[in-house]
Amino acid sequence: MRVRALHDWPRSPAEAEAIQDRLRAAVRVTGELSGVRAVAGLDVAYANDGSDDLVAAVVVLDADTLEMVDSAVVAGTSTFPYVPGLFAFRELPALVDALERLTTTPDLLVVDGQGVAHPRRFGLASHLGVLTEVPSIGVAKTPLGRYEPPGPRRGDWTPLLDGAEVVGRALRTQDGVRPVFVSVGHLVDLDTATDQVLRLAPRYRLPETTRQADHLGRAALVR
DNA sequence: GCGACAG
DNA sequence: ATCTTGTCGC
Repeated sequence: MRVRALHDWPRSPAEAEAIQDRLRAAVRVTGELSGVRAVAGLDVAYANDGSDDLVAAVVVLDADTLEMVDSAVVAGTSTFPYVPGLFAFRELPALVDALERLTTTPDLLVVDGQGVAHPRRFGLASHLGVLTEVPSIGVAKTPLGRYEPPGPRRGDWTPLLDGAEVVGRALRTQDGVRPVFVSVGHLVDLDTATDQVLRLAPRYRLPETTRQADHLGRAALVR
């Protein structure tokens, strides 16, 4: 698929924040999604040897069968330090490379990380949504904001808050498991994002998109 | 000012 | 993210 090129790459955290503040204006947190046939899952695996080597993996699943119909794996190196809030700049280049190697264009991106549930409302999922102009949602394993525990059953959720503002949801995807943290990336609304995550997680805590991308990525790590 | 802080 | 043993459960 085609992805808008990464322009003016930041050389410092301050520059990275400025880029987020500039691009966030493009984010649309509405949209109902019709005819989703192919859903992409994106994940990055890191080398276990202390280096900055990494592998970005993208899978595309059939929305109904959840079977893989396309995939891409690329090796890369993170050139930006890990700073919460600027996490996207570690994984963006490799993930964009991987997306460009897909032979298909997915209808939805499911990203391992936050969307607008972010201090500047522009997490990795939003960033990728804006660069691709494809609807995107963030599914994180831990939150940046605060929340009250949702009910114990699959489908139960509570708002994820940044101060008084609702930025996403703590969503229980299976009975009795820890919730995942869903937020809008771009071009979808929060109800739709929640529905999609539940549909993509029929059996495990994490959506199949994330799981399959994770498996592919770590299998590609050399050791 | 201090602590917390996606992967 | 990644380093790790055993353990509980289907």
